[in-house]
Amino acid sequence: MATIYQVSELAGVSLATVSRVMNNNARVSDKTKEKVLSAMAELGYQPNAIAQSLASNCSNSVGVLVSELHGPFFGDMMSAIEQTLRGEGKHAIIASGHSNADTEQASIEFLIGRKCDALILHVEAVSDAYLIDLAEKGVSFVLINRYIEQISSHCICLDNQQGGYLATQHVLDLKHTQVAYISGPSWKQDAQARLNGHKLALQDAGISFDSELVFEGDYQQLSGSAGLDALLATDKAFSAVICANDEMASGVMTRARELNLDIPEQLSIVGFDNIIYASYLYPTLTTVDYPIFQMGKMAANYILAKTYDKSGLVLRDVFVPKLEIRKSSKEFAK
Amino acid sequence: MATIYQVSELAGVSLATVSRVMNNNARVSDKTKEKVLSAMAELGYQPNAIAQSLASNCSNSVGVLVSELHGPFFGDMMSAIEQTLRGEGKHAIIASGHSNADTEQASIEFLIGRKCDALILHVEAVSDAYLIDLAEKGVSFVLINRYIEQISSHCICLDNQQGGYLATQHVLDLKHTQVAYISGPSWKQDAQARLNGHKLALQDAGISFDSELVFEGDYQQLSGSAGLDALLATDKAFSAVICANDEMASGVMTRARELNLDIPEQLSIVGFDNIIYASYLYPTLTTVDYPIFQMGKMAANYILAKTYDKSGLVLRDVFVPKLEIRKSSKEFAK
DNA sequence: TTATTAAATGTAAGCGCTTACATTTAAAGT
DNA sequence: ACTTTAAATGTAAGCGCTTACATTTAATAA
Repeated sequence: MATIYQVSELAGVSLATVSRVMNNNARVSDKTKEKVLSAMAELGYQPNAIAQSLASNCSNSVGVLVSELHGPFFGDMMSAIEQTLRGEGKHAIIASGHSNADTEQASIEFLIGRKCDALILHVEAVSDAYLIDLAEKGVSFVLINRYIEQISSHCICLDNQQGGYLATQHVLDLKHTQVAYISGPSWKQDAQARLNGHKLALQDAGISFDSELVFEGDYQQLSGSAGLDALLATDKAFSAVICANDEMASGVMTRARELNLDIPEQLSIVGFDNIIYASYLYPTLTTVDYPIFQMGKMAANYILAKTYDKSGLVLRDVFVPKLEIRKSSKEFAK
Repeated sequence: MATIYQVSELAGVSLATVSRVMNNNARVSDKTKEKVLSAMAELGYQPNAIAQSLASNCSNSVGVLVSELHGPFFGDMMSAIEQTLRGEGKHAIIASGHSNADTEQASIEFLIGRKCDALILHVEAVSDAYLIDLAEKGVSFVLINRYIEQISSHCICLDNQQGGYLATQHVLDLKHTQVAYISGPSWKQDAQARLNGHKLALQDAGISFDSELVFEGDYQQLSGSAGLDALLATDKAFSAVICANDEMASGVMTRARELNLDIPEQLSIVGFDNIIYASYLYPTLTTVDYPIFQMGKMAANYILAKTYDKSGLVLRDVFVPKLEIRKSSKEFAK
């Protein structure tokens, strides 16, 4: 592998000049630039990224930490991030946190130890205080799907409350008056916000909220099935069920089918996230779209702008959900 | 950030000694080791990974290139890889190739330029020759889901043909005699192998293969729907359809429902891959399991063993598929 | 023409480590 | 006590770049 030294020798110039044409950050006469370029071509020179990083104190890498690498979210988010970063010659280093505080923290430290210039964090378990502290220490990062007042400028969020509101409003518009809700884990911020939206929509429609019609799931499909059973067991009537994510909605569907409950005739179902498989389900699932691709892209852009000083980027930090109406919801009948 | 120099000063030893206790690769007396360790702790010292890489000519990073970052495969594979690598202090850098030769090649070069110690490649479009050449150049890599004779030791594959065989054999066992097949793009190696398996199973059962009962899809859900239509249009009767992946199987299901074809009563469907959503479909999909998690793990282990000289790893290069029987397939009736 | 100034290029000191080789120290042998 | 030998530690030369500063060259002004 050729080094900058060999290029400089072949071109008959100094190391510094070669570096200058590489980085294009200082004037070099056209003539010498020409010589250097052709020397590079002749040697098939590729700069050593590691050496550049050491000398410039910039690794050109951004660490991406997500809860789970499998799961429907990650792929789209990653896809957006990689694409955006790659266009600027940066690369992504990944790690997972498994929604566990210790693991998340260890991953963050791992990534920092790897000298990432910035981090994109999708973390749930680590405390606000830890993140605030991180910001104060000067670590450059953006938070996806989590809002912390004190470091709001680091946050890229979906208005989850608005999403919950939309979902419930939708079934309310369809004349349902008794609507059940299967929530995510109550310690997760997004789960809280979605549930709040639900309550708000009920309130705005003048329907009183009944906590018995809420089941707390864990965002997994099986807790959707379990949730339906639990809800049915209360003997409270309901004609629609809002699920805090699509996986649980899928669980509800499966269980409903086993119980010979017709969807949407007897029960309307609304999900949240609009993961790709929502439209593969039967019936296709009405859900709230989570624009994860755009948000991933925005996260990358934030970093490009703030850490790498790229200009001309339009930055936005709160995204609005929108309803995707399909076949699992229907006007209340009888 | 403390450097090795400051540690050495505080501990009252030389740089080299500090480096030795860090890397634990040369004898250091217990007494001085102790001093160094406590100096490190006192300073909160973290070695600079970049500087280590430059000096040792080892970046501790492995590049992972996949066709698509979204899609059901990537997550599981990535999850396995990250987990395995992380346990050894290595990290993954990701890139996508979009099943396009130029993009794949550019990505490979990008990763090499990033000084990855090794690559895990899930590529489809780049030529055999290019990969053989890469191996000859001394680039260390493993190929997932692609077999090339000349560099067979770099390949980690599923026996796709066997998978195709299993799928068809299953419906044959269920007394179906007329079975249609929706294939992946014929230029993809795995698509060919799966189709071959199908043919072989028919042959072994003494059923002659009818090319009219094969439709070439593109592995996407919609081509499953289109495939069913096309197959139906041939006017050839069939009571089962094997799909070369689950997404297309899902498309077939959707379309069958629209046509009021009962599954599995009137049509048995078998998929391939066993992506997580296969069990969310209605009816749940009988499919061939693709052990992508294990394969990802094995890919990482290969690299740990070959590039990082880790010992004690059991290496395996061909994985066997197994059938996952669910509700979309049923004994032939009438 | 010569002084003045800006543009182009070169020199050399790091960046924070690893490691071959040299030196010192301690243990063992006679 | 005095070699011999091995263990422990130190010295210093890189790894391949970037960049502040110094120097040379060319352009402009007087």
